[in-house]
Amino acid sequence: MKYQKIPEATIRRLSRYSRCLEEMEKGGEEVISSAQLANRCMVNAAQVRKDLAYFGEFGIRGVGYYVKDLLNDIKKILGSNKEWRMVVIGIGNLGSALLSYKDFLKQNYKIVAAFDIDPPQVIGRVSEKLGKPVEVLHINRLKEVAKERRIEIGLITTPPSEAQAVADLLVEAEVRGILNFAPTQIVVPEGFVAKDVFFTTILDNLAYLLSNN
Amino acid sequence: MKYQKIPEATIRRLSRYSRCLEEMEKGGEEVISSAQLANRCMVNAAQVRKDLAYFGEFGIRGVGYYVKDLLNDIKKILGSNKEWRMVVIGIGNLGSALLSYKDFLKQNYKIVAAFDIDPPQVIGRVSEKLGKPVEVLHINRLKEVAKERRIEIGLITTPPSEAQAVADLLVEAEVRGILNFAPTQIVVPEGFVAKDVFFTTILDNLAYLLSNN
DNA sequence: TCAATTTTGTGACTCCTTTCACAAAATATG
DNA sequence: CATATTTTGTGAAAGGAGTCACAAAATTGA
Repeated sequence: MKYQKIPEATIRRLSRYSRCLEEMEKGGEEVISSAQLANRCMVNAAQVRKDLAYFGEFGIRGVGYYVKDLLNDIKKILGSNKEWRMVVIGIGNLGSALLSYKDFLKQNYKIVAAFDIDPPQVIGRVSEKLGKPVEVLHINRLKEVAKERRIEIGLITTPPSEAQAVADLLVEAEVRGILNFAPTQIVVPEGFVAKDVFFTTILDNLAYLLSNN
Repeated sequence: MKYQKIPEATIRRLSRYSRCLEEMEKGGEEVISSAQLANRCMVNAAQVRKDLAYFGEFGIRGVGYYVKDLLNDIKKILGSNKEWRMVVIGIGNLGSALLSYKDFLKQNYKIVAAFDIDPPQVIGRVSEKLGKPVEVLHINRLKEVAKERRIEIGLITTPPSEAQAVADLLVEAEVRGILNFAPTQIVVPEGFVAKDVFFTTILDNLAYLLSNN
């Protein structure tokens, strides 16, 4: 896997291929061609092959790809073959929703801790419903618990005013990956990765398309 | 505003500029240069100017842009100057979270209806907390109510198995914009716009970056 | 064994996006 | 009023990403 700059779009598509391959595997398909996969994912077949070519050769000419093997290879590429341990910070509506988001369970992303400040009725509350219950702890224990539970990804679901401060705490706790759902851009130092998920940006996109088509 | 194909990336950035300009406006700034705005949004200054150039001339040479005017112009471009009326379908954890998502209130996106099937304890329940309360109705009233309340955007937060069926209902009800949070790709006919928001895709991205840096 | 068929992997091409660099326009200064 | 300064808008260049088209590899069938 020699180094080369991989387009972010390629990574997003790999994730999509991964999802489709999982469905195909469940459907009992054993071998597929790039054309079939492309069709399923609504992309160009050459695109599929190019995307894979960044990372090696995975198919057999004249045959196609073994679904199971390709799925494994893609997961290895994405780093989604390992279990990622996550923390949610800010247990409001969205935070609670993520705590019991079923799709995470089926995947390799596990929420293993939850934090909030102040509201005493939240602290100590436990997310039931699914998997292991997670107790909500006070934010001042973040650093300690993050280390203890080997947490690698933080999900920020606080109000926007607190998001950067929380990000700073995560950085301090050496949680290297951050997904920020608060509607404000956050900044992290070199070596850390932060992604913002802005619902209103997505809606603005939709609004533009609806207004202009 | 002559026609030309606008890159989706440009639209996404406009949304970002919009957010920054709002903050600047609150901060009392009246005039900014493309360099300042670019800096704030972490993009190139020429990029800002190019993005705007798709839609006209908004600045004054030697001066910059009037924050207030530019913000208005961008909102007009995005179609985010009008109020968009939305419906949420599937009142589980995520659906409930969106119902009380505070950022929508500050913006021009309003949830004006909510639907679910079966669970009798959900139907009729009312989302309190913010803005006008929204009563959860049975899905079989979707078409009727969507017309009545002039709904233009549907948010799908059902389990993945139901997502496509719900999308079909929305299409039937002539709700032209769909945001799908269920982890399965949905398809809509020409003339409709559907966007998928896959949390695990975003996490796969993060996982890739964490694994390879 | 050899030709026909299938499907990958990839170089070349095209198209799209971003960045650069500078003329044009506005303002400020002496 | 002329000159210096600032900052836009944009043509041209550079850089990326996506598509095409075909040789290479594998398989099938006679």
